[in-house]
Amino acid sequence: MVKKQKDQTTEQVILAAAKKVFVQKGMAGARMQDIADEAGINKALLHYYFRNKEKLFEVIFLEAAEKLFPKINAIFEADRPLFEKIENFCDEYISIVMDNPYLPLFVLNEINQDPEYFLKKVWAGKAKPNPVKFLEQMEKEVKKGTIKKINPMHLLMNLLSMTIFPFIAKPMFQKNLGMGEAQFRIAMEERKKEIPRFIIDSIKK
Amino acid sequence: MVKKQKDQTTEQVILAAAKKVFVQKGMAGARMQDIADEAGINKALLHYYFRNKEKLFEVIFLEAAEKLFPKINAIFEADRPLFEKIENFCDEYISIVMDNPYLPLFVLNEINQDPEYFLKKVWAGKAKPNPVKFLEQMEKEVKKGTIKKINPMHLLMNLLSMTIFPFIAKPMFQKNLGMGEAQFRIAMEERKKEIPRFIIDSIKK
DNA sequence: ATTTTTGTTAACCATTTGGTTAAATCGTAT
DNA sequence: ATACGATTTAACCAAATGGTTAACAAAAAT
Repeated sequence: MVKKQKDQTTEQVILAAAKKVFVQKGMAGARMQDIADEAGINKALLHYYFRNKEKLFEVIFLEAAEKLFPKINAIFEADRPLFEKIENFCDEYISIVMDNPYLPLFVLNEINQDPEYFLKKVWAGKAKPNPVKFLEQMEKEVKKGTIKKINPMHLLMNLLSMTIFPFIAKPMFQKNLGMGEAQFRIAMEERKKEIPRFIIDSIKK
Repeated sequence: MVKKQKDQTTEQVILAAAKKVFVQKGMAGARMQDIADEAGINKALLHYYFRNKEKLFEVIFLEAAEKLFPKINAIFEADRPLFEKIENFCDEYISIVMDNPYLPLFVLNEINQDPEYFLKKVWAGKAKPNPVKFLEQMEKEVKKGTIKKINPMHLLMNLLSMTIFPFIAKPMFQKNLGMGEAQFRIAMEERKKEIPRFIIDSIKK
């Protein structure tokens, strides 16, 4: 049960409980009763603060999405040398996700189950990622001759894959490689440097 | 609705329908009625063939897992040069997953929601992946001086990430990069060669 | 042909689940 | 104190959902 800290408002307690339950069980698997129990409150109180399950879910989901996507967008927008961008991205993104290791799977799973909802709710007015700048920067570097010829789309996929996937497959990696929580954290910490090195080694001439 | 082809047994029709519904909605979100409708049969008939939802799910889930994991295991076991292993893995694995693009997310998601179930059911008697051989092979190559010094665990994570993640983030990539179904297939087809090249460029001396 | 087994269905049942209501409690301004 | 709005709860409700039953149809065995 989520302990109600002093100065924590009931709404915050509910949100914390809802996040925990939704992220673990997903929209469909989550029970309003579970969330109420987790928050240590009556089920009716949930509906007092958030009209219904859908509304509550939306708050949690959007918060999660807002935590994950803007940072990805930033690697397109930033006005920095390519290699530096890559290094910054890995460092910052892994830091973010390490504090919320289950968010990526949660978000991607819900997107998968209803892509339209996501498209409408998350990328409605917000800045839909625009890869053009990143693409151009790649082209420029290729022409300058600083990096090998590579399809920017694949490079982007590689970068995102190596950064995010280990968190999505976390339980699998842990079970299979016999990693505990601490070892996993260490490994992810290492990847902040490992991934950029791996990428740069691959594309630099 | 799943059309009942001539010579398709009812059980197969049910399994096809169940797979479709389970993979799209997950265990919790799937409704027995949906599966029945999809299969074009009565709901009671589901329980005639498969005692209950859990049993039916187990069949689908295990089938999915069996399709995804043995191939991963093979890259550890195979007795081939490292670079060749990597090339083979990407080629074969992407081929498998292209025929079932939604399986990885489905399986990883369910594992995440109940890792113990997975551990017990899938890796019960079956060959639990054993990374030792792969690790040794890496060490050998490093000592031979054919590749750079790299932590095998990270290399493994990189390989699996780049191969699998694009399918997990498929809707996201499609929406964001404006890819249709065909373009996505083309991109994945490219990755069969792109990923090995990317990796080998990175680690070869 | 008829009995028996297998496959299939409509109707039904019990439980779960999201959501509502009306009463009670708490905090606070008067 | 007391009135009043905000907060919280117990009890309740209707719909959805997994599962069962008993009857019926089709196929196979006798």
